[in-house]
Amino acid sequence: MSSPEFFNHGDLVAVMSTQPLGRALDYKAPEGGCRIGAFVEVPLGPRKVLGVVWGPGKGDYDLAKIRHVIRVLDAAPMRDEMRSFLERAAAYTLTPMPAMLRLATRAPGLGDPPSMRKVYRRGMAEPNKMTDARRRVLETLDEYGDLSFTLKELAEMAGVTASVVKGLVAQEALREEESPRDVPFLRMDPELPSKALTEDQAAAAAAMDEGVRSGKYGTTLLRGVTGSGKTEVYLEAVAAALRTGRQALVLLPEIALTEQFLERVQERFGAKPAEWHSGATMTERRRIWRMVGHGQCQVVIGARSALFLPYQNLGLIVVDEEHDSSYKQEEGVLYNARDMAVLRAAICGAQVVLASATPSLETWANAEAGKYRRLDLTSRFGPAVMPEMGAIDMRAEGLKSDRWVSPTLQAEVNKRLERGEQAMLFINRRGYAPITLCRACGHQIGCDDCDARMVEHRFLKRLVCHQCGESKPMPEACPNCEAVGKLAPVGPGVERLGEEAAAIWPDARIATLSSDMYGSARALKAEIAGIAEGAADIVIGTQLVAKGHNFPNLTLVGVIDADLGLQGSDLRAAERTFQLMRQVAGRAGRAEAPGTALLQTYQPEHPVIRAILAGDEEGFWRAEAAERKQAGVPPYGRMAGIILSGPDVAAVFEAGNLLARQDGPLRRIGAQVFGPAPAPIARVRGRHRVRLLVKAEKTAPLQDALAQWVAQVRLKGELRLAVDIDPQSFY
DNA sequence: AGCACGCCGACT
DNA sequence: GTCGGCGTGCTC
Repeated sequence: MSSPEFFNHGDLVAVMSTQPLGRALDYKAPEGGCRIGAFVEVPLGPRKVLGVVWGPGKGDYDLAKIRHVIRVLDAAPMRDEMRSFLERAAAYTLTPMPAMLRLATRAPGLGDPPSMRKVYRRGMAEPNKMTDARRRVLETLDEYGDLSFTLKELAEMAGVTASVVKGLVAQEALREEESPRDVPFLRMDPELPSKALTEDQAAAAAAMDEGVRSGKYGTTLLRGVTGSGKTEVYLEAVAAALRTGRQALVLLPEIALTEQFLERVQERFGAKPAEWHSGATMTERRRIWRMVGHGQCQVVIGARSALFLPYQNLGLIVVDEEHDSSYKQEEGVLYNARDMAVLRAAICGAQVVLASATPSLETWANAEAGKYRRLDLTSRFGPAVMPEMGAIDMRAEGLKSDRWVSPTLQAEVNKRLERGEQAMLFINRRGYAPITLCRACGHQIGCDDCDARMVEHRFLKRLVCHQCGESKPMPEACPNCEAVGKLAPVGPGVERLGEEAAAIWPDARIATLSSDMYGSARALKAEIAGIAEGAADIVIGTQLVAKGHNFPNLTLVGVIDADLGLQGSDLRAAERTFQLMRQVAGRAGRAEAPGTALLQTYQPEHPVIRAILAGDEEGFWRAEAAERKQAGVPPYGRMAGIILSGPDVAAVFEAGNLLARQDGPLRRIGAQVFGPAPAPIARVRGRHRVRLLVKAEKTAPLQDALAQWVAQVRLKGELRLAVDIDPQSFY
């Protein structure tokens, strides 16, 4: 049964709103009618809310109470494909439909008519008196042919003040016109020359080109180490999409969305792509949202939420660094952008490229099982080879406490300094010291609202909670025993490592990079660009430096603590350590100078460390896969986390116990429940958190069972329940 | 989400 | 007697 495309005035339509109602409500179509997918404004109680015409009305509500749609908004209607995507994503993640819809309507000014602005172009008349300033304005316009500019643009380009332009308008030498503020993006040209591709890059590009031209769904794992030319290859897939007249989306971890990357895209296609990220202004967002919907924006480079833009004709989604944990949204709507990209592509017949040097085990397993095609890039770009890898056994280094750079690593850095090359020290901890301990009473300073220790940030002169972001000044006296001058930093952070490096190498130029040390993303980008050009001898950084930035003169990477994350109970701990270490190591030796990566570790014989050192990726994945299969956990089994939270511990636990007892719906599908147990961070922002874990077989209908199970309990008051399908972190 | 309705404690 | 706390329910 197909639903009608158009509804006439007075017909019943079901409208899904962004208000948390959980279902569509019936309305009467407005005068002039409305089509399915139309963005509309509807009355809800005393308010006017945003909604989307979801289908024909159900007609199960008192006809006399049904109100009319107020108006149809001036925006391209939501396509069928987008509605099914949102519905299936909502069903998969157990997210209420309105919350899902909100992700797709995050366009400021959706309800406004397209906003206009005044632009100026050459008029018919000549000015009565020709002055220098006037000539410059007219010449500027002539130079650009028939283009028009805003007052500010024109005045700036001609080097005159606004009043000169106004004067020319008064004499009709210039015409003033209204033009839409949201202008189309410049056309991208896929036929511009690409970089020369090596043999295996060309083969991979050809395979992808063929996939894109098929016009069908398909997913490809594109594996290649840093510098193997992954980007060049998938940009050829983007070119293929452009040639077939379809749009392309490149998803990047937010942190990797750099100017460097955007320039590469611009270089390849001759125009700037749309850039969708958390820092984008309202104006930019509105323009991208509208132009994407009208097909007047061909390539979007964005963070995970770019997946919910209203593409008119999406033919390709690239998920770069697909293993990156930041693709998993951990607050609000819990979804994994990588998985949702595959879902969206399957619905609209697009190709997906999952690119990574160190794929997630899920993706690796899907490729093994033949669900994804796998393309490996083996040769490295140019003369550089993979870095030489080595471990520094910290048990043999005899390092003093409060020292983190081993003598061996120090000597290696010295060699680079002598040769005029760059060295990088990597530590995955922000701040100065992770623990602030009172030497008098043993008290550790924690966050008032969370069960987490506060991290000293000496640069900010504050203690910061990495859980909730709360901060306070460093106290003089211990908050517990009031002893003065007894508080001591324990353990290293990136700032402290910077301090140690400055003491070891007083004459070296040292740059410490941490996201909180720069006022703006732009300042940080500028700093990184400067370092890439040689403004520092030693770079000290966190995660931030591991992603996307290219340092051509970097030949040594020292990982301060390779053991971080290896010991947790988290099922992905080994995988994450493996990926991060490989990724950081890959930073070394990109250009002519060969690189070395050294891992400081207390457990050099640990299988993960050994796999990293041997560069035996397949071996690592096979071993990890075997263990997960044995344990029946993802990707060979299914898991879901349930987090209950509320201000009152007892009430939260009571709800958790009740849920655990009523596990009928789960038992019916053979799933097990573990918990309730205090979540690893048992209190966040003053709310106590309790976690239950559900484990099921790969083929079990987990979502249905979970929905039934959770529906049994009615949450009172401040209690909240969040279902996390395929939990990524276990925190 | 908002907002109204409604059922129990401390005020003029 | 009433003002107001916020628990419960409704919005087409």
